[in-house]
Amino acid sequence: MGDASKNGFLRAGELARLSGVSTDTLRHYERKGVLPKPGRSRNRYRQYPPEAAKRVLMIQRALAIGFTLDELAGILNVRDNGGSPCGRVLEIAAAKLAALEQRIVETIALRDELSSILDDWDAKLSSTQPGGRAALLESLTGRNLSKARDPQFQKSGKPRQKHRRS
Amino acid sequence: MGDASKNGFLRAGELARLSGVSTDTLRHYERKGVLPKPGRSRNRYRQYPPEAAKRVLMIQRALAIGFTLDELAGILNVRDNGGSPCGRVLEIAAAKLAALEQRIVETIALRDELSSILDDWDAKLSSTQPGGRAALLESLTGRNLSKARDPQFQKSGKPRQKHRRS
DNA sequence: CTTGACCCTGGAATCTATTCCAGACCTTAT
DNA sequence: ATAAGGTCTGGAATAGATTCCAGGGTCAAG
Repeated sequence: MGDASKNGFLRAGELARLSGVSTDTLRHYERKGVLPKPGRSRNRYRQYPPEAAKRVLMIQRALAIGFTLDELAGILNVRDNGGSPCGRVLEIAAAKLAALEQRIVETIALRDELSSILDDWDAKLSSTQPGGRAALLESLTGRNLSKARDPQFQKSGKPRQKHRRS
Repeated sequence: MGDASKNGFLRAGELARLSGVSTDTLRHYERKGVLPKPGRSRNRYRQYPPEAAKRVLMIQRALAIGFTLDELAGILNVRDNGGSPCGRVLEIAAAKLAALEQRIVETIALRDELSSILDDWDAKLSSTQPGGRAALLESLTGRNLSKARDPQFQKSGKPRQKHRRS
């Protein structure tokens, strides 16, 4: 059967397949508060209303844009209670956009950097005895790599290391 | 005093300041095997040779490029023992480059997407009563967002969820 | 001696989305 | 009934680099 409990409701696995995520992920969304807790049938199985599929889809979109499950939870909770967090949504989205822009610039710089490094290396390596050391990594030290660290959003600033209090 | 124990050696804090990382990070690098274990003075304080600064710099560069501490550890260990892992380095670097290229494309697509979404939203919001709901998030559902998920390297493919064995 | 500023250790926490786990129940077809 | 397959739960694991923590030495100046 495809529709679960003969009503128009979906069971976890069905919604999962339908929206391309795992049931674990669905439960996770629920835990995180981005997916409203569905009703339960007598056997305690979740009964998702068909709209849930759209909701999951929206969540995925928002995640792809760069929203965080927690941010989303905050927004959606307000909204599901009749509020209109659109201002907040816009605000966050704008920040995400800015972050993306910056990330693009940094990543491109990194790409160019790495690309040129590889050219160097190819050259060095071909003019080096097989088994010899071309000191590829060393050549990095001299380079003027932009401080762009790549890994996702990294808190900018100098290295902290909080003071001990004891 | 600037030079620690009057010899040309650096203490943890000094190397840290010098290379712009925290002492915790230095210890981490050591644990991970990318920073050779320095000698110790009588008081068991680390004594870093001045070259260590270059090494840390190199590590940072390599990280920025997309190397992983573990990858680096493998490479550097071979190297510090007289080996010449340049082939391997080149191999990894090339892979990183490809990954970067792809990430750039994806991120740009995402940026454009988000940018156009924001245009929509701005319009919608300005034609909505203050305090009213513009249903911004909903509008995501209809969009044809490229499947590009953003978060760093994500294992591609459909949702797994391994079979229970019990 | 006391203070403040470093240093040491090993292990745990952070962040985030997703997955994995074990033990146990429900349902349906054979 | 019995096995297969879906579902339930809460908590732990994953990845990666960095940070935080507590408890405890070391050292120079006041």
